[in-house]
Amino acid sequence: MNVQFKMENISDKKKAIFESTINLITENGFHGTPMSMVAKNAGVAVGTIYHYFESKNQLIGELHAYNRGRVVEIIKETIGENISHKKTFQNIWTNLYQFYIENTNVLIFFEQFINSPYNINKFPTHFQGELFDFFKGGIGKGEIKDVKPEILVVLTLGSITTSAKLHKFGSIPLNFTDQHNIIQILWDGMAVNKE
Amino acid sequence: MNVQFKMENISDKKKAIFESTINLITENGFHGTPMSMVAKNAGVAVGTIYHYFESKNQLIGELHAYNRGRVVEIIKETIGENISHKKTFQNIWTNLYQFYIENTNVLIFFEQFINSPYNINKFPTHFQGELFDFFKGGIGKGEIKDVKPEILVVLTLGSITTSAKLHKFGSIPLNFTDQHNIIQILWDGMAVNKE
Amino acid sequence: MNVQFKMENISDKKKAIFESTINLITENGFHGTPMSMVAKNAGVAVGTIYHYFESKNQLIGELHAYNRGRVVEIIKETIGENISHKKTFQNIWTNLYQFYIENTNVLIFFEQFINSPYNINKFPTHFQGELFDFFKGGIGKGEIKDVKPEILVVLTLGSITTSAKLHKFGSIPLNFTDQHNIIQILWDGMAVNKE
Amino acid sequence: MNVQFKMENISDKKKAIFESTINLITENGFHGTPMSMVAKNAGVAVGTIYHYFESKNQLIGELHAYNRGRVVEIIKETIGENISHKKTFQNIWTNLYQFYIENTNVLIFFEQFINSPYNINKFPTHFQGELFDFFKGGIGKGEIKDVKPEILVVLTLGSITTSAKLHKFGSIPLNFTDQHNIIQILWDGMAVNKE
DNA sequence: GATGAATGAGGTTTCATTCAT
DNA sequence: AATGAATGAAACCTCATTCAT
Repeated sequence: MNVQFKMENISDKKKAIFESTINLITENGFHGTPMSMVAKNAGVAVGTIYHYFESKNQLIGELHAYNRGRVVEIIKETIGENISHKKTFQNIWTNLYQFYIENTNVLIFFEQFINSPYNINKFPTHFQGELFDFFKGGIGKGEIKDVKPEILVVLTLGSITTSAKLHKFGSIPLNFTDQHNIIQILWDGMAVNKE
Repeated sequence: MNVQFKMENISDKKKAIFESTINLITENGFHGTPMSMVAKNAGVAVGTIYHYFESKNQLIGELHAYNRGRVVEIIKETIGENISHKKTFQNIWTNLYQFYIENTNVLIFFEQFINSPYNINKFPTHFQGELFDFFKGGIGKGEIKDVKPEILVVLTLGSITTSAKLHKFGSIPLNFTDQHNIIQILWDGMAVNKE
Repeated sequence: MNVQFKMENISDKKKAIFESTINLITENGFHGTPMSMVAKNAGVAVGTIYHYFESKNQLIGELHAYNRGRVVEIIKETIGENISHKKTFQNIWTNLYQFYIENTNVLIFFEQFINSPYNINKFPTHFQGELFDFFKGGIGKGEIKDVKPEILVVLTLGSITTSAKLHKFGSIPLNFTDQHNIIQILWDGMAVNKE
Repeated sequence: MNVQFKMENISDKKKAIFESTINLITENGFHGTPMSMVAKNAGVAVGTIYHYFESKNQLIGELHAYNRGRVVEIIKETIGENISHKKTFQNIWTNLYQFYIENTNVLIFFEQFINSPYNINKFPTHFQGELFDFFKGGIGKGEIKDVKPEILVVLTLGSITTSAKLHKFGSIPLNFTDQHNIIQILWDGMAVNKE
């Protein structure tokens, strides 16, 4: 597996720093989160952070890599289940959505990170590859309309992230039926109408 | 009309400051854009910015309000055309998409703004209202599936913004056919199948 | 007479600027009183102040000179009345005290001015000369104890200014009897006990 | 004892900052003393000041509290000696006067502080309480004239501070005899004439 | 005379980073 | 490994002064 690293291998201090950093950055933004605040929140001294991370840049970069890995892992595992395309699509949507409403700070962090001086690559290509291949396969088997796979990735990810933000910040949460409806609409639009 | 304010009524200096600010923030982020940089880029002295805006906070707030107004205006005008729901939906998608690929900095600015300490309201409800009513109308007339209108807003906005970012930052741009396909997929999924 | 200038000869604008300046400085201090604030409070434009005064330094300097003149005038007039030393002393105390409780901002302004970079001469010698001569005369005539006249000046001015501040800022105001008592105590101490 | 804090318990850096601040402010005023100047004079970096004090406001506030404490201490100790009222009065006058001519910068600092935006309470009530009680006691025992104790406080403090300033800034210093004369005059005026 | 937009030096404060302990 | 006092560049913002109108 090419996952960058697992939390299990990380020291408690480093874990606490990671946790503090993403929470504080999500709350206050990069600029609103000085290293001293991270240190205090993580219960360590400022200097200690610099034992584990070369710089603030690096800390944020590693935090990003770690969470990117979590999402990629979810997609991979879901796709790897080898069931029907429709069912797999449903699972991808549900699993990612579930992850993002349980970890909204990760989603917020991603969006802040993408357009920040901390990021070098501008587009969140990190989990496009897997989805891309999945949709390409579906098109190849004639189950999904013959359009650019990128389009399908866009529709899927765009709806998941926007829904998760709606769930978190909107006035009404999306219930099970709502999620089902979204998936249905997308699949109805993407799938080849067989009869 | 209740548009906040028009660029025509704004002094040249203020316009230059606005323009510089959104470009620089899109490029470097809020933190990476000191007032001195805005001033230099706009060809004015730092003090001049403070003649027009109380603080960096206020400058960014007004910039947001102004651009939010532009987007709302597009949606309103498109919806106001009073044509079939399908055609209106196509136009909304195309017009917003067109606006965002021509003004990607506005899109990036919005995403940076939403999750920043500069923002007070967390969710971008600013152009939900108009779209919401449009979809509700379509559901009422039996042309659109009977689901929560929020879902349709999410699908629409999520696909537009993600597509615009793909177009800007992705390896391949979306052509006319691709746009058409996305719209088709969404409408196929959302519309009530009449026959 | 060597009074610097009279208010009568001053234009309305200049008068308004003077009035605003002393009030605002008394309230907010020199640093807390920008020229823009003076302008606004006086109902004139910033540039207008610079028609009447070369700089903030000069404005404050003239303000000081003007008010110093007012106090000197009071002392001179009181001393010029040519009555008994005791009565003159009483009048000096009462008149100055009266002036300072009616114009506490002048007193506050003096104290702020004395120890400020705006002041060149450190000690408030401006009204020492007249009082000095008065006490010297009293000593010469054997009515006042033979001590350094400076001492008597100190006792007089120190009690007046401290009383005026007590009256303004203290919890209880000094009534007529209190004033009388202070004057009595001072004169009892200073006067030669004749019998 | 309820003394606020002692210099002994303060770090060397903080001490140096305190010392620099009072000297520079006395010389140049609040506005004429930027933090960079304090830092340079104290031999520390600007940031270091902010390690010890939250802001310039707080630095000045603490400086005031510390020096107020010194003066209160002198008065308390002098009054606590439990000797005759006359002798105590003489000691108070002499000790405070001595303190102020040895620490004129403290006196100047007080006067600048009192009428500054840094001060919240306008009147220097800080050492009124102790003196007030002392005089009240004297009146109760029939040794001092029955007038408002505030009056006696005013006469005492007014003469001490004005004398100290005369000594520092006047053309001629006040010698031992002069001090004695002032005390004599005040006591003659205040004391009940017993025979 | 009068205005107030424009300037930019300089003020207060923050914060990533270092290093002696 | 861990600490946190110390640093100083750089951020935001103010304000005395100028000058075209």
